[in-house]
Amino acid sequence: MHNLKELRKNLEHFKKKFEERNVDFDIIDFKKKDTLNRDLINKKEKLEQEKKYLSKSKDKSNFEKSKKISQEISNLEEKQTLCQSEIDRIIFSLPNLAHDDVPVGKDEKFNKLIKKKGDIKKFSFKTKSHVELGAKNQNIDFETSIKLSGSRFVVLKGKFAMLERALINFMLDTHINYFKYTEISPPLIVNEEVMFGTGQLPKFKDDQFEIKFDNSDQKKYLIPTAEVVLTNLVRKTIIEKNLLPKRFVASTPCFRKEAGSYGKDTKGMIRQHQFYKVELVSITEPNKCLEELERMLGCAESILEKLDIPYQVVLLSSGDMGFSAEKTYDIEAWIPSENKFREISSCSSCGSFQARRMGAKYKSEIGTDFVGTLNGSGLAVGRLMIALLENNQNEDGSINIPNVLKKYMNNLEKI
RNA sequence: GGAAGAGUGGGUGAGCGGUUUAAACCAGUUGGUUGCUAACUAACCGUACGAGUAACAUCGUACCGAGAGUUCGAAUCUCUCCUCUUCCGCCA
Repeated sequence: MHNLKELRKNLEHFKKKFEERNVDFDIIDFKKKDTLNRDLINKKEKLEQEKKYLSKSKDKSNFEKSKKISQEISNLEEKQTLCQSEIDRIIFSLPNLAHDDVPVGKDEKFNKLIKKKGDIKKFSFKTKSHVELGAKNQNIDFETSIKLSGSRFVVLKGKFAMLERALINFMLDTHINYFKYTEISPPLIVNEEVMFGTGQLPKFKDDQFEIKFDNSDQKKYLIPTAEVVLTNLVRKTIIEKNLLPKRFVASTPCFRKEAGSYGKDTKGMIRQHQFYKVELVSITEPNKCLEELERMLGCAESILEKLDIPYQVVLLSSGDMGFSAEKTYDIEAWIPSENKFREISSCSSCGSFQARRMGAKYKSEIGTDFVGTLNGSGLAVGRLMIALLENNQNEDGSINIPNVLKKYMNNLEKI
């Protein structure tokens, strides 16, 4: 969310920046509503002032007049509330502004390749996809998951289930012990305000799973990513500057409707309604966001390096970034069966965009101001598993377990 | 799920229809005095929105868990909801 005063002052600039993100911002309409709104507020406040004065006088002859004013106030209030909600509807759905070093462009074609790491292995045999590799002994069992839950779910069995758990524990341990993130075990169901805070609501309602609670019209949602809970840990707080940065890590299931992706990645575990993800979140001073973003990217990269999986890092263009981000790096891992790199992590700086929505501030000598927030996958477990299975396969369909994972896999050499 | 009680500024906590402009205390900030690991003292000390300013300053309005209602007037009365505490029940 943007500072309304800033927006008001630099309408043209904002409009241009929104265009970079494929969002049309109607200046004339906004100006009209904003002017009307302020006019209504002014009128209302004048009447309130008068009413206050009359009621203090305790003069009976004024009671009738005071009543009339009350009536007028509630009329104005109704109009103003309506006007306000129209303005809110607009500004709640405006995305963050792309940072200056973000390439401008309407879609992923304008993303910028930053680096490539690791050697893509040349196999002497015909490689299998993770679906084929998992079909053996039904280790990756889509038949059963369809019976249980429908499409875009999966049942993992035996050593494959263990491998998922091993990857989670390996990543958590790395981020906790080596990069000094604080481990969090958060709720997976959150309320509406929390979803608003990180920007999932109101604009992306259709992507979320809403939970129905009995005897309550209060809405709850399954988290689409731990970013939502971890970032909102500082919601409505004022943090002492010397306690920043705060760094949180959690492994949670993530739930997504994947609306609008019908027919996309229908085979295998690439795109699921439910998947595990290890998520990193940093709360910093706003002017240290970009510095922290580089650090976070490094933390996420280190996982792939330790597992020896080839990957590339891409700087997203203005049109390809998520709603709350000002700058985003995607890490893409090599997937042999598709003969291409696939997104396995997304690390974003959100500046103070989310903090403003959450009411998260910090206190320094100068005063209080909104914090900066960052989030990044470190990494998406399902996709990491795909990458690991496919990159480490042998001709007989077995999978070599990388050294760093062995202690999490009962010291197995392969599965 | 049942019963009872409670939600007031960063914290403690008064007020229970109109000089409350939300007391007082603690914490915090800034200055002063004495002094030496502190004490005393004065002022300041919330958030949002609006007006105002180059930016401060300043001014206005609202905010006592949330929302609605009663009233000329609501922190105070009524209703609904939320949260917390205690007890009982159920449960991993």
